[in-house]
Amino acid sequence: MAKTATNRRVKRKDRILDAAEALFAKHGFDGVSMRMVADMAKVDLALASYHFGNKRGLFDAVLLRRAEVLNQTRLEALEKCQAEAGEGGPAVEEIIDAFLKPLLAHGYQDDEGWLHYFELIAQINNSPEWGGQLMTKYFDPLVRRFMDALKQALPDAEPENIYWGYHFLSGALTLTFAHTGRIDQLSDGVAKSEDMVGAYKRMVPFVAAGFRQLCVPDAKDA
Amino acid sequence: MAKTATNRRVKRKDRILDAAEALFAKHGFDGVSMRMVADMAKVDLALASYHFGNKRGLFDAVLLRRAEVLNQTRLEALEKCQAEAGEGGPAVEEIIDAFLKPLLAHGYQDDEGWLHYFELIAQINNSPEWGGQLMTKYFDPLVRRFMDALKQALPDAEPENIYWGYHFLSGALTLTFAHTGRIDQLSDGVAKSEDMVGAYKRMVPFVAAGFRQLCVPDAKDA
DNA sequence: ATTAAAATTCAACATCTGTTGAAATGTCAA
DNA sequence: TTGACATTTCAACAGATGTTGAATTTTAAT
Repeated sequence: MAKTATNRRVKRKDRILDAAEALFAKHGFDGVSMRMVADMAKVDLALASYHFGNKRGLFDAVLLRRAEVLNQTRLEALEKCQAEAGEGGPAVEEIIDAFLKPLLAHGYQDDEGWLHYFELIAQINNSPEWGGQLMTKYFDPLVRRFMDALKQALPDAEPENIYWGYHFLSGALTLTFAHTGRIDQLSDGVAKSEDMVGAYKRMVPFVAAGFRQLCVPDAKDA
Repeated sequence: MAKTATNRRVKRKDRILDAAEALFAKHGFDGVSMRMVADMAKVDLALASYHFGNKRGLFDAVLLRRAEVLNQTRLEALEKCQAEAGEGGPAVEEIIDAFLKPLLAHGYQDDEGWLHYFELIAQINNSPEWGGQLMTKYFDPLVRRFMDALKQALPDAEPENIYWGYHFLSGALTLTFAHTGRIDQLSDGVAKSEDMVGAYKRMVPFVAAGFRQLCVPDAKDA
């Protein structure tokens, strides 16, 4: 019965993580109190501090839990498209696709937790307080591999252009997953922020065309 | 001496706005206390509540102050490039440029307040809590004019593609102004987040090429 | 100088904050 | 059952929170 016991133990810990994930996503780190988390998780107030040390420890645990999964899935997608490509490596579109597709698989419709997680990442990515440090910590090792692939696919581009291109991609991507509902209002319902498939299908050609344009010599000096 | 008196009165009110702007930009609404604002503005705690009603009123006042200026400058830039263009209206690049250039004029180097303001907008734009409501309230009337211009410049594009294109632009733009320092770390200093001119010069062709690609029939169904 | 209004200060409030020891309960092997 | 260890609960703490009513000062016109 060790298994059941372990399960029950982990259940509470994960309920805390799920609640914290949802609340941090909506209100940010400072907009959430330990009592809010405990209430939503239906758990005693002191339990979160016991399991994660303190509020910041809980925050980091929320971030780390899915970052490991996402990085692994993205790495597999990149290696797969590199294996399928010929000697010169995959094209820009294929690299972008390998970067974006895993998000779709995780976040689409069925898994509320992943949607909350992406909302949280969107906020962190755009926070002067957390953005630089945390995004670097959790995602840069993987992102650097994508940068290398892009440099190979665009050998004429200056590296600085590649970095800015990724920066634009990162901003477009995280805002899309922030689910603020703004595009719904701006477009009077023509475009829907829940339509992740539609966003994905447009983001790949949009970003790939942008990257290619950045390789045109002196495009930025026009 | 009415002028000096008025000046001194407004001085304190504006010191509060400046302090709140800087603090909200770094820590978000919930990460800032009225006492932090009062201390930074070197003003009594109760004064901010007196002038702005409550914390939320202060927040709104910070947002409104520069939104009015920015919307006006952007509108002038759009109308100018429309006046200079021929019968068919300005090209995509010119419209994007009219949207981005005012940010450069305001935020570049000299004015700390504008830089704080853009950091704040970046956070709000990506917040599920505030993003949809506040961005719509303060910027959509103007943005709709840019959407109309883009529809005219890209008559073959489905409107939904235009809206998604703007969404990607908005994400890329706000992350660039968030100044998280991440691009510095990712690129090992090759790209610098303070280099707003460099970001601007690359964002225009990047985004314009993306918009054009979204007009290619079935580009999104590739 | 008088006066009324605006601006500013002061002190206090009820409530919420994160954290932590001590006690209680549950788990599981010996 | 015993004993150890992990988990959970309970109660309380010291400090921070937004807001407000009353008192004080400043302003600007009479």
